[in-house]
Amino acid sequence: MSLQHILLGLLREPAAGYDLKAVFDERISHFWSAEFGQIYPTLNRLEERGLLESRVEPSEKGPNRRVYSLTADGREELLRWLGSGPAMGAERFAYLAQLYFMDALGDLHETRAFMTALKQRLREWLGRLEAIEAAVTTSHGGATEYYSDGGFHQFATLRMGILSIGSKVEWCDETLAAIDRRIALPAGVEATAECRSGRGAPSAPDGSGSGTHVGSPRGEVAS
Amino acid sequence: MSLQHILLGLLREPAAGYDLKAVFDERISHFWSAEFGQIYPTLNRLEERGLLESRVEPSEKGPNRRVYSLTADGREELLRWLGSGPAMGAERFAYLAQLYFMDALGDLHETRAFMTALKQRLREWLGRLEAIEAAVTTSHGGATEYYSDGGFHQFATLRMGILSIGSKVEWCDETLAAIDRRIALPAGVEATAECRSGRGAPSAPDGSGSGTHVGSPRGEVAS
DNA sequence: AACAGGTATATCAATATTGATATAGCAACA
DNA sequence: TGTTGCTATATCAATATTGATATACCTGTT
Repeated sequence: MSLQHILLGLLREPAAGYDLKAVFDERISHFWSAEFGQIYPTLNRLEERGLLESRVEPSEKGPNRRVYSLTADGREELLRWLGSGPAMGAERFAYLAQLYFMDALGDLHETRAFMTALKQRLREWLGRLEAIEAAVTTSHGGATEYYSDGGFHQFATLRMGILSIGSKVEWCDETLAAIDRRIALPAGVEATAECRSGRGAPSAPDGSGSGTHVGSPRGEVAS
Repeated sequence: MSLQHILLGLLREPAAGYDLKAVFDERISHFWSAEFGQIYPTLNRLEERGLLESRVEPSEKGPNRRVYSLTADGREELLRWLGSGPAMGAERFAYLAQLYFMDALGDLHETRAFMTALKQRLREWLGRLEAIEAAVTTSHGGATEYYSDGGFHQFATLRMGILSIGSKVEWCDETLAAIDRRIALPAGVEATAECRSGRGAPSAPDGSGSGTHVGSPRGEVAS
């Protein structure tokens, strides 16, 4: 149900479906995405339900646009949703699903390559978010300031993206370090204490090929 | 496409749809979830495609079960997926969407109550994951050990859940502290330097009602 | 004018997901 | 023995989502 409400929120300023796609891609991709094929039918349904109204306008650069705007009912529904408490849908991470089953590959070097690639992707993503953050913050006495006039809420969502993805990059490091320790174990050794390093462990360079495959993991002992 | 592959991964041990639902709920809910209505049709499709095969068995406690197991093709497809590099689907957070639009409510006390409730939900969730972690780790010299025989990959996914949700709890604290500073500002004051406190800021008690509403945020300055 | 290529706008078919509902067998009890 | 209720098992209808495709207008070129 969230996309419907997100569209209501975005349509506090009237816009056509085409514009909304750009907003998804440029501004809110760190917490939601949507394709045309989903945006247009959803706008139709919201209009049928009386939460939106539309008018057709000529376009500068292409075919006619259907511009949607919020009705009174639509605004009311938006406020109801905002006041209904945090919506806690389950999170989904396809790459964790892959990792979860990766013992099937029987070679920790595969896992290591996977984690290295994942860390790289996450860092790129983090870099994009941090660039946006830099664009909307000013430096002051060496400390970043919480964006302090309009846009507070928007900025807070950006911060969550940055902290959350940052923690995943740290997790990649932690996991890569654990993989390296396991790879280094002589065959047959098991259950040796492998202390996790605390936050910010420096170890584990990212190159994809250190160490040799010696012991292989066995057994199915899920969490 | 991920659910199909997840089912292939889970069916390295033969199981019926009903069993698989329990596995989703009990073991992998921190990165994926699925309902019956999705599991059964997906199993059917996988069987049509020759990646699974099934036989009907009598059940101890209810109607006959259809037990699925992996075919050679299915195992091959699973390995192909595992070797295809990290699958980076967009993340979705309905509660961030709510927060993003919450300036529409025009009262930071609403935002504060929202963040407090969110933090509470996240902490409960974190607690559940940490309980699982405690159950599969042993204590050693005060440090937690990386689970060290079978289950390494499963444990790594659990760690990501813990670190990632933990970072979100910290973000709640950061955001609550920023809200409190803004609430404390006299009306009309704006753009005052509000330095974020570094990692692990202690501030911001969680009670929902401190301070009085004075100034209200204005303007649309998205990220 | 006719065509080629690009951007703007929108729809379609296939698949995924949710939430509600249906059915089957067992157990306990009237 | 019929009924009620419970757990196990599965399906359905509605909605969401993705990826590919279609259609319209503009701009420049033949």
